[in-house]
Amino acid sequence: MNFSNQLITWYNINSRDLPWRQTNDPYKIWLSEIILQQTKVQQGLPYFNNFICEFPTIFDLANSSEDKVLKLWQGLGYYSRARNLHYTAKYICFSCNGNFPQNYKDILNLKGVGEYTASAISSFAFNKNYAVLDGNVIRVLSRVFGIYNYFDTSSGKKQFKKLADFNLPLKDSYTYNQAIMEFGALVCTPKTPKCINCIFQDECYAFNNSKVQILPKKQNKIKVKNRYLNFLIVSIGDHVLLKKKNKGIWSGLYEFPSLEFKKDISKNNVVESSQWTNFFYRNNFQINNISPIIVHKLSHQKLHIRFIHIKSDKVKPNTYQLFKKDQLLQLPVSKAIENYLSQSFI
DNA sequence: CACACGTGGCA
DNA sequence: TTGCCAAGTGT
Repeated sequence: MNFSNQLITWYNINSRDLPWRQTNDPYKIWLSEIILQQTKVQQGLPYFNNFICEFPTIFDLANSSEDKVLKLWQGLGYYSRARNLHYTAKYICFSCNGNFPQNYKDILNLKGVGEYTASAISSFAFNKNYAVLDGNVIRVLSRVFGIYNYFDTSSGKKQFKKLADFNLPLKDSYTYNQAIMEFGALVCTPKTPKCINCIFQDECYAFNNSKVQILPKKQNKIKVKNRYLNFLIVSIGDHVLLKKKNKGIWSGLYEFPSLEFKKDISKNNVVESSQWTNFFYRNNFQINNISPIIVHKLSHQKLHIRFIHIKSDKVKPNTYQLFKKDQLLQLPVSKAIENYLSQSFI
């Protein structure tokens, strides 16, 4: 039995029962694929169910507000996915008469849909022969066939793409695509793969040459930048100051006014900084509480956050909006702010 | 094309 | 504890 058929046989016995595998509805397939980008099934599953419950059809999603979509997405990370999801729902409903594109090229053109997702939708929703190439596929192919090429280079990508296409069976490509990803997620995992019971023990290059730990090879390493943020929770009566971010981290979410510094400076230095003076220019204020520094780690940044509770009677009109405190929980916010609000009184 | 973009789990 | 990495895409 060849590689592809072994995977399909394994899949038919060992696959998980997941909601997006019980439908051909391109909306549900698309939604699941966006949610699962860089995200584990365990983490994405409840979000998928919530979205389908709140937005049973793509029209419900398109007719929603972006803030509501982001609120449902809150906690999942990579929020541009949610903004692109909403944008694309509106595009399909209002510019395509609600017809989900069916050609690979047209699907690839959708915002938030790249090569992987276009192939996945083509295969899972329209039963077309496109091989998916994601982290799971790369890992399985790299180990079984002994591919040393760095997958995050153009030549590496080409080699993996070629191999993925080569292994795609023209019959039942749907099951093969599901199978190789499921196998990568459950057996051929990044760390401590389950080689003991693996169906490819005899032919797996990595297993037979003790290369499981070093394959697949990746070139780029991420460097983490330290940032020192002070969030100002400015209360004015029963209102607080926030704004919707439109660039950088947490774009689309709401955030308190923040003062950023190059270094880890003391709270006294924050209050005496020119940034602080500039923010409160001519306005009365009173500091009620200053939180300890909370460290929030992102993939590319390590944030050192201090929350400063301030009472003020008026504020200089600027880029911030006033929100009633009891409406704060309606707004989409980052995990850092969500965590803080959940254990702190404002 | 290198980098930004979140969060959680795991060794 | 720290670093790696997960059903990637946009710029």
